[in-house]
Amino acid sequence: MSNVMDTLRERGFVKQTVYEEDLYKLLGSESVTFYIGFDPTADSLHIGHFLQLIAMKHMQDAGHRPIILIGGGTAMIGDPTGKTDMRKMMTRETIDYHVECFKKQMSKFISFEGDNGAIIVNNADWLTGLNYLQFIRDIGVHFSVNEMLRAKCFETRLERGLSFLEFNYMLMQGYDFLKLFKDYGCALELGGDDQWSNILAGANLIRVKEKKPAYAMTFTLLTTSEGKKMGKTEKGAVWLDETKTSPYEFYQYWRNTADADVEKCLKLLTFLPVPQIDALVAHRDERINAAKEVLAYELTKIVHGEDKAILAQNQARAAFGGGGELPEKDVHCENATIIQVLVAAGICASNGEARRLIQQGGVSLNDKKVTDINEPVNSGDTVHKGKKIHVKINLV
RNA sequence: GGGCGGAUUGCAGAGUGGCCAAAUGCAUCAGACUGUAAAUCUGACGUCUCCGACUUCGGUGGUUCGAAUCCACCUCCUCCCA
Repeated sequence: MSNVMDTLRERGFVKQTVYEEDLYKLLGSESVTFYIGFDPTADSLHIGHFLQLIAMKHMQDAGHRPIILIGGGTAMIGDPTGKTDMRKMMTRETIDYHVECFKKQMSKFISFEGDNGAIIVNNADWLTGLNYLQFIRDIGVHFSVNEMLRAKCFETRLERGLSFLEFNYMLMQGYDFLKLFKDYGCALELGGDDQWSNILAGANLIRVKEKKPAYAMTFTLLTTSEGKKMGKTEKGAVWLDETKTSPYEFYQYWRNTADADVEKCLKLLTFLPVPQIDALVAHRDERINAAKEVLAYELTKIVHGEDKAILAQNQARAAFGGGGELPEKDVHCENATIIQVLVAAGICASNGEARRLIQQGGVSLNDKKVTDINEPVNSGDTVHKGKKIHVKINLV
């Protein structure tokens, strides 16, 4: 079998590993069971999760068996990594609901059939029933507080306050890995690079307790060339759930990727062959727009399916080049004026904002700049906000 | 448990009786320039029936003609001592 590590390296996934040589040999010689953890903190997956799933897919395609661990138990603690504040505690019901949502979305990318079909586990199943005394004697004894305090992931929290509850997170995650190692022979944990300390904790725990090799590998975090986390917009995260982020918005997000990030995104988030990607990003002038279209299309296709990807692409081309169908929006309001429509359609957050936009010349109706804040809108009219937002209004 | 310092508009962070809808930076939005990019410049950035009015500065009361600013109590948090 071809070695998936080569693929992951070539596409720029790999950030840190332990025992890299051994791991490489292992991945090249047999089917390895590995796991990636997901925190069910929201009712939809977002782009950060997506990167993990793509990596998981590469692994699965290479013959390895994925375990998707949903952190239903650890979510009750809250991962303090990189957070400045303590996370709100969620109820068991909320978490269970999120778990269901995740399962649905994941089944689009990952195969659950066949010899190396993925399995989903929820760490609530074994964490909730833990006996405290037994746990700290069996597991806690192997953790050095000195080492933990030195871990980068607690750095910001040590300045602002870290509760003992959250301090335990690392032990929980380490225990997860041990548990999966024993139950499923899982020997490798993958995750984002911010999880390095937590992942390492588990791999070390297995090596100490079971005296057997366990591996850890982290992936590059998806950040923009400016170092910011990708997948954030003014509205919040870019979600995979189409009711939270429409396929058109999703498409547009990627269509507007910065030049410097296109290559990275194509390699990390699509399955296009690397030589093809290299060809796409060969030019650093306006020709890179072709690469952005491919990126947006490919991603939308993976997440929302081919039909919706084509539709989104047509809508985008219509909005920026003319022709084709624009996205439509049903709006309910009487005696519709431009201000009311802007707010009702969710384009502006308040009347004041709509008024301001018009006064600043940022709104057009059917390609004509709006100067009167009371300009009437008819069904079928197209409202434009700035250069990027174009919506056909259906009054209902 | 004791002591100190805090809680301000998305975030960070000024403001310590009227000149405060509240400095500044970041983020965001629009305009110009462009390639649906970046950088840069300009403007906006609580709500409304918008040249005026109304509601905000952890919560509840109080002092005052007037409070984000003073007082009391409460809630939460950092730090120091245990």
